Amino acid sequence: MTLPSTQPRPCTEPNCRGQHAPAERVALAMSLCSARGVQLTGLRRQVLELLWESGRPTGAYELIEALRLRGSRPVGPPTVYRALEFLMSQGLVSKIESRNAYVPCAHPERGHDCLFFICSDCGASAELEDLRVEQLLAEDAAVLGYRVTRRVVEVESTCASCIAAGAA
Amino acid sequence: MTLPSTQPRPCTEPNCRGQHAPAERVALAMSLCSARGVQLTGLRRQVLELLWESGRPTGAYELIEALRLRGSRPVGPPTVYRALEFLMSQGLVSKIESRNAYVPCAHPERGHDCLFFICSDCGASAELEDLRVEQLLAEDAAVLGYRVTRRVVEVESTCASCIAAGAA
DNA sequence: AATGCAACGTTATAGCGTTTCATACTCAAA
DNA sequence: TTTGAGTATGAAACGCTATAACGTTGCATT
Repeated sequence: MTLPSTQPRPCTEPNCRGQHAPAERVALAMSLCSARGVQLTGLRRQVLELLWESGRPTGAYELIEALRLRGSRPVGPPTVYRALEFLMSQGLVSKIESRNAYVPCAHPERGHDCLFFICSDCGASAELEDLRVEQLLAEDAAVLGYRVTRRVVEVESTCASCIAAGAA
Repeated sequence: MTLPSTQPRPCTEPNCRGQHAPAERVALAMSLCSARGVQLTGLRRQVLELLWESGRPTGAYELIEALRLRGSRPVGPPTVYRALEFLMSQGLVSKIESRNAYVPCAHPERGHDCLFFICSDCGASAELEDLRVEQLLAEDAAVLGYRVTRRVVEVESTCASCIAAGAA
């Protein structure tokens, strides 16, 4: 069995953040939703913005608080969960299962469940696409007779800067 | 970069269950704990037994209920969570993050975080060891400058018998 | 106006996990 | 054998995460 030769490709390059500010990410999401005939409403847009601005996996109740602080009138848990559900259905957001938290997704036009690397120290997360891993998991599933519907790959790690800080 | 040639190896072969009944699994765990100088107490042993008997990822509160039914005097959440924490620290149990549930681990003597395949229909789970996946994740982490501390790989799937049942 | 539909609001509650503090057991040293 | 340290368990209350159930708003269509 040969592996796909594709190399892993970061969905969010560390240096990519400045070039694609939250506002730009949201603009992309809006055009994408418009093209798909679904509505990125005010609330949904705000939630997505907050996630891009946060820079780390963020919980639903943190989002509720952030919305309140931002001045929009207070919303209950179901409201935020519905917004998150919509955003996930459009590939704009992923849930980090090991943290009960949510991250914005850099490339909603691709259908993948990406790999996530999460720093145990500072909470920063990086999103990566690796077709080789997807391929292997599909193979393993096939051996077991299973058909894959969704992948959860979350690698708890220590990020470079926290390693450096710890070694100091 | 070359991959390890090792093929994936199931930790719990489907047909392996009869040969290694829960009691046998627990006996193995006891000798392992004894060798490590840690105590597999009555409560911890019962929790492990229940997980082996369950055959699918089982929640903490289900375990509390199962313990009650089994006749041992009722325990509170912290008690069960402490037992689970101990069992996880010894590699005897893993948490399925995407389900907030726990499964017994077939090969506690190996240090791995295994891969889990979970059937969305019937809830059955299979545990697999695949060094190739571990290798790729380590590589990807290295590219990002991250150091891996724990892997969460949970593949939501449909199992063979549920595929067959659905096709009928 | 009447209808239908998608999104959102509100209350309550289910489910998962932790904090806190008290109690009991185990085992070794005095 | 007692004392004391370390480890394991018990019990009440609480906090966080998520959903159920039901109602409302707003807008488009007829």
